[in-house]
Amino acid sequence: MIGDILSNQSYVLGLLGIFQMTVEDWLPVKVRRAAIDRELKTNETLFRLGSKAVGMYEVISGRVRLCRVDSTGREIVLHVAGPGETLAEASLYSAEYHCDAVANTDATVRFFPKRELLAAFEMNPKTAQAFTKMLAHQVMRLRTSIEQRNIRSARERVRHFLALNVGPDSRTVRLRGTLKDLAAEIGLTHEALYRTLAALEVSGEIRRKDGIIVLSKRI
Amino acid sequence: MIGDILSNQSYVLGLLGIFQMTVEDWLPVKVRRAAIDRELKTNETLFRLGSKAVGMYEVISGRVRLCRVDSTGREIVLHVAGPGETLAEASLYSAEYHCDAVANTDATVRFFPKRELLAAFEMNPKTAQAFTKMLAHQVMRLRTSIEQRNIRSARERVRHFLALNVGPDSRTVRLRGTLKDLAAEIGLTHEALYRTLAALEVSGEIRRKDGIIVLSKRI
DNA sequence: CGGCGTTTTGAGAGAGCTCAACATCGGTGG
DNA sequence: CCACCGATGTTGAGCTCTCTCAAAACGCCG
Repeated sequence: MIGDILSNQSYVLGLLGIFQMTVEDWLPVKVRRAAIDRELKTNETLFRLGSKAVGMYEVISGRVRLCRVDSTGREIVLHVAGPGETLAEASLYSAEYHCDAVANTDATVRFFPKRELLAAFEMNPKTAQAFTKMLAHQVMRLRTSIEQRNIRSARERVRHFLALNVGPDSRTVRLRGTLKDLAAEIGLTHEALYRTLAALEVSGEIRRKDGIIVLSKRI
Repeated sequence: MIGDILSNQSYVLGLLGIFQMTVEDWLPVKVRRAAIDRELKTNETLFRLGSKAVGMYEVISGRVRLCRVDSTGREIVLHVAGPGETLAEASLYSAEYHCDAVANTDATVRFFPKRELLAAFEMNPKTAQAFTKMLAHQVMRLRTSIEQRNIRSARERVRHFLALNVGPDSRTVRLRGTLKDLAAEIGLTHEALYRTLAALEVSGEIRRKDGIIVLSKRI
């Protein structure tokens, strides 16, 4: 019955074009029972680059960023994960985490031990396949991120971000955090982002209202 | 016997620290038999973004770049694959390719049909696991690429590239193509790369000789 | 009201991009 | 063998644009 409900939900979400595979969709009961929830305060660290990889996390509420610190000591944001997204999936096959995970807001994460997960993959091919599929999508998403970071023009970079984050109506973008967070997420200084948004608004390309940006032209 | 040779080779390469999982290491005979080799001329296209994803490729010889074309018509290089590397692994679970693949040099690629691969994953969990592992490593590598593209300073970007590509002696980098190709690969104009390399050489940080760059200090 | 973080705007400097000219190298054909 | 040609490699000069440092307005919360 639960299966029916889930697949129904997946179906509906799929139709809406906002379907996202969540952990609950494919993780066996056994693994889910082994999960441990943990609360994080804003800016609290979940794990660090180089620390022992003990398992994977799912963000239940709030937002958690994956980041690295470059040679000049500046932090580079690789990704910001929200509810339903997973962290450190790729670390299942590596001894150490390969980036830092820090809470962007107060957040709750669910921890799935590596051992249980790998055992589940051995036992249940469907589970393993779902995981593989998720990784495959991750690879595509990351390629898109590389594309984005390669854009030097702030205006183009913001446009790229907006295009990738419009809602179902193809013109509304709901921002998930502060503009400052967004700036870090797309690899700009916050000043550059403010100026760019202001310029886009003046030119009539977008309109802003608190946490929402509306494109004047549908993409 | 062939297996013995291969695993032996893998063992040796592993010891040398230059081990890289190749398709032959984990792909079942059945799939390998279904493979088709194809020759590519320099700048010949293997597949395009949006075209139907029919399978995965392995580069046998030469180099093939994965790239996208940005809104200004400029080409962005996402990755350059050399012998032993695979292309479009992630597209196994998607209907279309999500970037272009173009030969950087005359090249030979081996094609593995999607159907055969997916069937092999169903049949043989070990195979599926090896594939998943590869994707996981890919994810980590891509994160590193994002980190690199986020660096705006040409000097730092080149340093980052060199650091990631030194050989076993921790100071020699063998370039795989032209400097122009490298510039595209790391997201710089070729002029910027030339100047940066020249500056690094003047400052004594590196020495150059045709296709080789030697760092003065071990990393 | 005071304090803190976000949002905004200003001014200046640095650095990569662009356009341009030229050198270099390998291959081709007369 | 040499001239020619295309592509790579190299250097120069100017421009644009983002970063950086600064300062101030704004909003929220205790």
